[in-house]
Amino acid sequence: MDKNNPYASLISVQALQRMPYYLEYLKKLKNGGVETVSAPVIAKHFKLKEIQVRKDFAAVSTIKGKPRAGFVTDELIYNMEELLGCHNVNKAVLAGAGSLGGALLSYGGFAAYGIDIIAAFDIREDLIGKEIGGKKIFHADSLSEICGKLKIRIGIITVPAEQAQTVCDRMIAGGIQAIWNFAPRHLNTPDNILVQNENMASSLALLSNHLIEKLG
Amino acid sequence: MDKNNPYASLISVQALQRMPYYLEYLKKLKNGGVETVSAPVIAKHFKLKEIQVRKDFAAVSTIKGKPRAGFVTDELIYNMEELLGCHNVNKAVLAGAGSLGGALLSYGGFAAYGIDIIAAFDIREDLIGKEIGGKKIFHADSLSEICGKLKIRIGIITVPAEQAQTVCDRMIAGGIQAIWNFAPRHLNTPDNILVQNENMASSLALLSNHLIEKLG
DNA sequence: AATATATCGATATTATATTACTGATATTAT
DNA sequence: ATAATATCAGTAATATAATATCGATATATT
Repeated sequence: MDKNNPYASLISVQALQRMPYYLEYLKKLKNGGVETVSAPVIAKHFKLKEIQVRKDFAAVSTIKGKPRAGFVTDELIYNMEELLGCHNVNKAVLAGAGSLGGALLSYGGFAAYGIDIIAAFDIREDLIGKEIGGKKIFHADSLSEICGKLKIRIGIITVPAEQAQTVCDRMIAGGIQAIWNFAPRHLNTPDNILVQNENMASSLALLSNHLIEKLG
Repeated sequence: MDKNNPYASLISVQALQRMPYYLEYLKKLKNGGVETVSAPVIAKHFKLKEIQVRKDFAAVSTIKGKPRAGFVTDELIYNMEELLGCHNVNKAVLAGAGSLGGALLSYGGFAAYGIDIIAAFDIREDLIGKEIGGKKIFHADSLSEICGKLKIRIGIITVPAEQAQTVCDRMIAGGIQAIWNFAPRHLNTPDNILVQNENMASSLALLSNHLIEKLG
C-alpha cells in the first residue's frame, strides 16, 4: 500500500523484512560463542535457500564471506544493525493510549531498533496526566505543538480508524516525517511523508485465505 | 519468511493484503449510498494505479465491471468478504496474555474477519482464571488438551521470544493448523502448518531504513 | 604436497508482480 | 440517431525478486 515512494532504497522490502530475523538468530549464535557462520547454516534454520541468504548478506554491506568458513558473525550483526538504524536514536510520539497503544508503550523492544517513544497522546480525560510504560499521556490538542518543540520525527498512530486521519494531519502539522500507522485505514499524506502501515486485517487476510485454501 | 508454502493461492500476497483496505473503503462508500464504483476512483483514493485496482478486483471474483459505471459496490464487498473468510467462523486460542496479548483479546475487530478467540493461556498464576476482553485465561499446561477437545484450528502466539517455540509445539500437538506469530522469532514447524508472522521488528526495519535514506 | 570439498561471488535464468497497451462497450451528450 | 467518452477486459511488456549455474578459493584431509 505504500509503494511509489521516492525514498525506496536499493535493498528490497522483502530482504529488509528478513533482516530482523537474521539479526536475532545471529545474536543468539554470538552469545553461544559462534564466531563465523555460513549461508547454508542460516538458510537451513529459516528454511530459506542459501542463495537468498547470501544475497541478503551481500545487500547489507560490502563485507565478504570466506569459502568454507562463511561470514564473521560480529561483522554481520554490526552491519545489519547499522542498516536498520539500531545505532541511531529517533524520538517518537504515540497517539491513542488504548489497549494497543498501551501495549506498545509497555513494550521494551523498540530501543533496540533506535526508536524512543517519549510521549503519548489521547483525548480521554481520564487517561491524561497518567503514565503507561513510564511514558506520560498528554491531551491530543497539544500534539502538534509538542512535536514541533521537541523536533519529533516519528509518529505512531494507534487510534480508532475514524480518528486516524485527524491525528495524522496534526502530526504532519507538528513536523513529523514518518508515520507508523496501526489504524486500519489508508492515510492521506503529502508525498514527502513516509507512511508505514501495520494493518492487522492485512495479516488476517493472508491467514484466512490460507485457511480457506487448506481446510475449505 | 513464509514462502515455499504449498498452499499458496492464485491471488498474490500483495493483492490479498490490499483487500482489507479496499473493503474498508467500499463499506464506507456503501454506507454513503454509493452503489457503483470505478477502478479509477478507488485508485485515486489509495494513490494506486487504476490497472492494479482492476486486476485486484478481477482476482477476487468473476464479477465484471461495466464500462462507464464501474463495479457494483455490494458485489465487490461480498466477494472480498468471501475471499477473506469473513463469512466463516474460525475458532482461535491465544497464548501469552501480557500487554500485547491483552490488547488483542480486547480488540473487537477479529470477528469481522471470521476469527473468534475463545480462550487465552498463560503461565503466570496471577492471570489464570481471570478474564480479558471477556476471554478466560487458562494455564498453558492445558493448551494442547483444550485445543484438541474444542477442535481449534488457529493459534495466536504473543509470548516472549524465548517461549515461542515451546508454545508453538504445544499448539501443533493440540491439532492447531495455522499460527499467527507475534513473537520476534522464527518458528520451526512441519510443512503442513501455516505460520503467519507479524513481527514488529520487520516493520520497524522498513521504517528505520526509510528514515535513514530520507533524513540521514 | 596433492586432492577433495564446502562455501563463496558473479552472472544468468526463471518466476512473479506491476504497469502499459489496445480494442470493445455502455452511458452520456449532441 | 450519431458521436464522444469513460471505463472495462484481455494481452503484452516491463520491473522486480527468487533461484540456478559455474568457476574460484580457502580450509581440511589424505
